Amino acid sequence: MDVQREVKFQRILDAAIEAFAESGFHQCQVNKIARLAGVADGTIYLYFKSKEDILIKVFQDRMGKFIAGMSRELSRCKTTEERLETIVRTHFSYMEENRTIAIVTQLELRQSDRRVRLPINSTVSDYFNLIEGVIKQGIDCGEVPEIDTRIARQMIFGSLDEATTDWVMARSPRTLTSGIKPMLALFEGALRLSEKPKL
Amino acid sequence: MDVQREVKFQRILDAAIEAFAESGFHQCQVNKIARLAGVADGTIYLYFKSKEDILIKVFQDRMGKFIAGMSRELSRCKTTEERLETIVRTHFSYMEENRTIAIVTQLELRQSDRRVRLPINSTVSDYFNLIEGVIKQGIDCGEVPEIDTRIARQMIFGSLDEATTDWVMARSPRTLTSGIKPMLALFEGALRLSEKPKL
Amino acid sequence: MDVQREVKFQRILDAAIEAFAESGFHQCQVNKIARLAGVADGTIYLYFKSKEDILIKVFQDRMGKFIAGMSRELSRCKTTEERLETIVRTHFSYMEENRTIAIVTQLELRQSDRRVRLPINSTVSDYFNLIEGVIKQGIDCGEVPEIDTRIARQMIFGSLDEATTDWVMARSPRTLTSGIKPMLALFEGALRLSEKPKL
Amino acid sequence: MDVQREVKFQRILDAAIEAFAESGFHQCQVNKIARLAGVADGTIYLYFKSKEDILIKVFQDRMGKFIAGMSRELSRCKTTEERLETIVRTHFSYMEENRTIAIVTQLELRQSDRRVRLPINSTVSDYFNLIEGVIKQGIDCGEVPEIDTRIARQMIFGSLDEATTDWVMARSPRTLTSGIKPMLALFEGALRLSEKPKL
DNA sequence: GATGAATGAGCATTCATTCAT
DNA sequence: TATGAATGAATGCTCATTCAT
Repeated sequence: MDVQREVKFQRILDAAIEAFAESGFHQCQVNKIARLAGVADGTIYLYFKSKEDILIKVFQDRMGKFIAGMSRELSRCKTTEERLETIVRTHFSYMEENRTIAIVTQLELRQSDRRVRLPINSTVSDYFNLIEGVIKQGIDCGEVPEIDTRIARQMIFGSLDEATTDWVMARSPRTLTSGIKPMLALFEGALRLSEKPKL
Repeated sequence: MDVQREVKFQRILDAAIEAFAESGFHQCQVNKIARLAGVADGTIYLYFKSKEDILIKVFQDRMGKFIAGMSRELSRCKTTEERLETIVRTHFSYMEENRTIAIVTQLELRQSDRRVRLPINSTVSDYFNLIEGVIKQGIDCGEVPEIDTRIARQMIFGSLDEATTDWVMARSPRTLTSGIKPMLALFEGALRLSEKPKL
Repeated sequence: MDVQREVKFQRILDAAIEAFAESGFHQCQVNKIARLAGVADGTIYLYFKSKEDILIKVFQDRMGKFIAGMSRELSRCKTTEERLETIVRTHFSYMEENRTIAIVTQLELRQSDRRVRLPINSTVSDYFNLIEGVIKQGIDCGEVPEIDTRIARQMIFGSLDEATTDWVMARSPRTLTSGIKPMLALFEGALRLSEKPKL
Repeated sequence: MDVQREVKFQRILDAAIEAFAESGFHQCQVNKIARLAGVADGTIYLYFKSKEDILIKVFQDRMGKFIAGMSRELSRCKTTEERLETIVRTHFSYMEENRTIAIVTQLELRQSDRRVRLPINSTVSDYFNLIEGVIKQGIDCGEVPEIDTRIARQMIFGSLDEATTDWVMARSPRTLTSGIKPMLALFEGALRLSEKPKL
């Protein structure tokens, strides 16, 4: 039954996130993931090609859902301001609510190994496109001046990513979500959203 | 003689940067670094505690010099605008001129291993302090409104970092330095530098 | 129904011969045999105790039939010369006509594993007895001088076996059957068949 | 020092022969060979590419020496009869005196794996050439009739090989060397050595 | 009987590090 | 100091076999 398969797949994914977050990708043994998932070592390989493949699928599955969710929320927004707020809020909230995923995303996934990096990039690109889409839309509406969307996206994603990494690494007392408003203010300034629209 | 020692230390560092950039930190064998540096395997361990220690020292040495250089340049600046421009220009120029170091910095150093991350953080902190210092100075002078310096720093560093990673990974036809001006414009907007100073 | 069982048993045996000949015993996975035989992995174990057991049964079944056939032919022969000719011809012809079986027999079966070697030996012994019987008969009839039948058998079997292995490994352009007459001539000389019987 | 290296190489070879003879190639763990040789596991790999490579080198080294020795002895012989006697005697004596090598040669080396078979074949070919050379010489001298040297070689080698395997497997009470004379008699008959030379 | 998903034992090999020279 | 041969810990993955259905 396909539902059974999906359930077990998710169980292994959950176990892997927990294991990676705790021990780090390289330190973590496949055997540990299996134990956490309550399956035999060999069973892992009925669902994943390799240990690297688990990491890749963790990202594709969780980030895929995250991006889909954000995309849905964005479609309900009217203005660029609302859209930016959605991006920052969704990003920070998701990470804060899913600390283990955040750890994997911000630390474990920054693997130099090409076999991991390449498959992950295509998922990351989806997020990039989402952000760049919001900027383009802003430019088209006249809410945002004609700027380089790629560089604007690098600023937005880079800022969110750096703030998240900071939070993950610092176990900062400050919450991540407390940064939503100030970060948003910076973005609005950068994109000149607060300035009077040109008549 | 201490000069002799420093020369060999730097030779190993150079070899390591080349080796890490080419093969990746995990793939690269200590033996390869030794060969490139023209020393025996064992000699490495007269200069470094471990393979991880090489990575750490690579960062501390090169980033240390980079930060010192930037610090010197910043001390010559008069305005926040000049200082921001110095940060962006120095960051992008340095990375563009030192691609192998950029590869190590942006990809190989993003190791999850705590033994690597922690010692590196203190060097990174120096950079963070530099950036936050510029922001604080701007606030003190009234050039920049009262904002959260930590979040502003996350935005500035995150943006520069992300742009650099993009450039390293994409082997983008666009040069990194071509992004200096547009990125600076975003920062000035974010920090409301272009707005009239409140009287 | 027992016929059904026998049919499936033979189907697995055929699949195994093909699989072993193609991939080699150790390389070949049970799962491949199952696929070739059109049954599930588990079904194999309703017919065979283990992978080794398949190899053993392949040999016992095919060699058993081969030996039975040769035995039948030998019973029709009148002279030692005819009997020797029957042995050489039957051996070479059978192998040439059943190349995959020859591959399994000459290469895959030469496994060092005791669990395989011992059960196979009893089947091989039947062949040895057949050959030694022919020699004894020759001695009894006075066609062959009083020689050590064991050593004579070693010579005859060893020669046929080596020629077959040569042919299997070399994919020699020369056919195996082209060696019947010259090999027979050697055997007749060795057993002094061509010499005048002692009065 | 190169002598040191050769000594350790031979020590590992000796350990491997003992280990293979005792447990069989597949059963035997590299770790066991290392223990017997008194070196660390990793040291094995400074001398051999892989476990298979050990097996190959065992054969090439020991058989190489065996063939060289036989070649030397053969060069001292005057007649084909002497040469045949040398082959049979040397083959049987060597195997009887080196039972563990015989076990490895007759049982463990009959690996179906191509990676093992191919490199071994070239050494075996040397032996084949030696035997075929003796036959050719016999034909040239008129001592042996014009026969197919390849098939004659198959008979000689096959017979010796089979007798050796029999002895190795049977732990026969009969010694291998007791077969020298009867086997030689068969060869002489096969090659018509005992018959009057054609005038 | 037949299935095939699940099991889990088993091991060659690498490579950072050491230390006798 | 420098060397580089030797060390030995450490583990992902395969695949023959089982057993619930």
